[in-house]
Amino acid sequence: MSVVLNFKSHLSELFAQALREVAPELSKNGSGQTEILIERPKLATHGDYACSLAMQLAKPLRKAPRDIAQALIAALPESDVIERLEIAGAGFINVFVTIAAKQHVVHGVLQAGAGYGHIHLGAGRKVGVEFVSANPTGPLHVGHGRGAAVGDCLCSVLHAAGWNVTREFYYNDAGVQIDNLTRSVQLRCMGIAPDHPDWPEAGYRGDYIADVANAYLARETVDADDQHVQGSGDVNDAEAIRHFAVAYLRREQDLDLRAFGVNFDVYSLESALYTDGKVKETVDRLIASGHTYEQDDALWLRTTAFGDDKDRVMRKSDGTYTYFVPDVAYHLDKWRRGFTRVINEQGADHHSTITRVRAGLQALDAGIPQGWPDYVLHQMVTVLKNGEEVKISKRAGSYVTLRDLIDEVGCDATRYFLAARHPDSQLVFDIDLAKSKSNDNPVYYIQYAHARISAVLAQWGGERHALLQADVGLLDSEYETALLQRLIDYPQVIENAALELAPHLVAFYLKELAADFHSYYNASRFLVDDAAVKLARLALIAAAAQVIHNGLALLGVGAPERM
RNA sequence: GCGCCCGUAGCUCAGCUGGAUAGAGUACUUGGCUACGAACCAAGGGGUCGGGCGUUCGAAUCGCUCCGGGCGCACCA
Repeated sequence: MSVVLNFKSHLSELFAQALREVAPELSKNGSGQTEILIERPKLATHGDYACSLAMQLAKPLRKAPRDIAQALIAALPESDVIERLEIAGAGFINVFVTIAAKQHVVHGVLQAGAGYGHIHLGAGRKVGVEFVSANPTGPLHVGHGRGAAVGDCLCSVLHAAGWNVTREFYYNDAGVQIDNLTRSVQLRCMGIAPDHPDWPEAGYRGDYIADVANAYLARETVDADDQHVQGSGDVNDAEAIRHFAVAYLRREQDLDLRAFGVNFDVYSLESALYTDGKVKETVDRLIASGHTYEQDDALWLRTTAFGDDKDRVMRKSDGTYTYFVPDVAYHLDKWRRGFTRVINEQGADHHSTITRVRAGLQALDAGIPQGWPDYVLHQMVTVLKNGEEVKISKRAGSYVTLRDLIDEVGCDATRYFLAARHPDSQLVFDIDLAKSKSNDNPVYYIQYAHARISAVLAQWGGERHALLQADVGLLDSEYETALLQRLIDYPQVIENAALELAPHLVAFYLKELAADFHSYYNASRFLVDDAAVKLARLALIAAAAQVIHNGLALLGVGAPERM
């Protein structure tokens, strides 16, 4: 017999069959589009799963929900999984799953190992995820950290859900901001500091600018990507300064990201879009499309024809392009690289680019679907230090860098903290709390569960292979059934997180899994005299440890054996 | 003024495509280490889900509106 572990889809199929019998005209095979929703009730007394189909059918069938429920149950095919069925409340059908069916999950997890939780939702399709994409004009700050944590975790979740994921970073290494950077470094080289009356309004004021200037003057060599850039020390050579400063800051960002455990598959440079003609090609295509016009010595794109609230300048009156043009060229390039799905993870302060980029892509008339690409926007991070909000301003040089957080709070806790919230909600990062009372951080609670299990298994000292022989039929206490059900839920969590592009769901799931384990731990002994009971319990907690390990891996957080 | 996001326990936050009595953590009160790690567990109090109207058998969830907060509204990125 085949082992069913995905109870939700199994039950969904059973009810679909029942529906075809009870009300064929409303089933999916008929003209109807009735969705079969199987949910997990909050209360254990309401069963393991519940179906509200009868209530949905009440109106179209003009019958009482409870009567429909009765008919559905009568028409439901037999299944080993179902212990019993109940009609409750207004017409819920509550399903109680047999303990035997749940117990299978232990061997399922142990056999699948790191593969438990991998599903086929993505069916191997390509998805390109762009995240962080910070300008090389300064160190990465907390906001970038959130983007890095959310983006990287999202990629891991999508990978687990069966997508072929490419992580991508886009460098805006051209344009006005880089000019400002260059000028700022040059002034520093000449001994002019931000408090000087000649310091430009748009100049960068952070101390790191002085570091860059000193390195340039000292003719240091910077290794960034595949190139080695040496500072010439020539204060008047703006081009050399620009080249050096960008390389210097890119290296700093790369080091920070590496320390944060985030790695990219592809780095794209804005400057390359100019040098290899992709910007020009995009402009030409847009002009040819007939959606552009000249006004006030500038070239405009009629983005209002594609939902934007005002038209956008493409080529400024000074002859240079706005950032928007290479952005469109860049996305056209992504499309051509075969990414029928692209997700851009960015800070919400850039949300206005969404309509613009999509409009530009539509204007190209390149067969790109409306609404492409997808976006995940994370809201702003507020940093609290000494109970006061730290204002972050790159130009003023007021900073909470990602590096600071990693050094002071630790990589695991920082990643967890930044990824464990819905991207849509604003995040308050209390540095003092995270630093001084780091034990309060839920990441330790989860890691502790893993370490505890490791300690018990080490004390047992047996071969991991032996656990596969465990008689899981002995697992039937309330703590054990709760843990079994939690392990069964894991693939569903991956699916939801992937569908909703909401990696924080994994973090919350892990907290609940850890809680189930800790309760079990305090209520039961594992290393008991009865060999069969001992093996069964160890198999269960080993499975729990495996799922904690798998889930933490998605978050980029370690699962230590000791702490 | 226009657009996007948010408003849930004192605080930090969950709540899956609308479902049954709204949940965690923290803080507070109490109890549990001569048992595999107490970075843990158990119990208790704490709520007009910002307000109102609407759709629905059923709304924290969907729609409208008002209030409050954040972020955008450049020939910057």
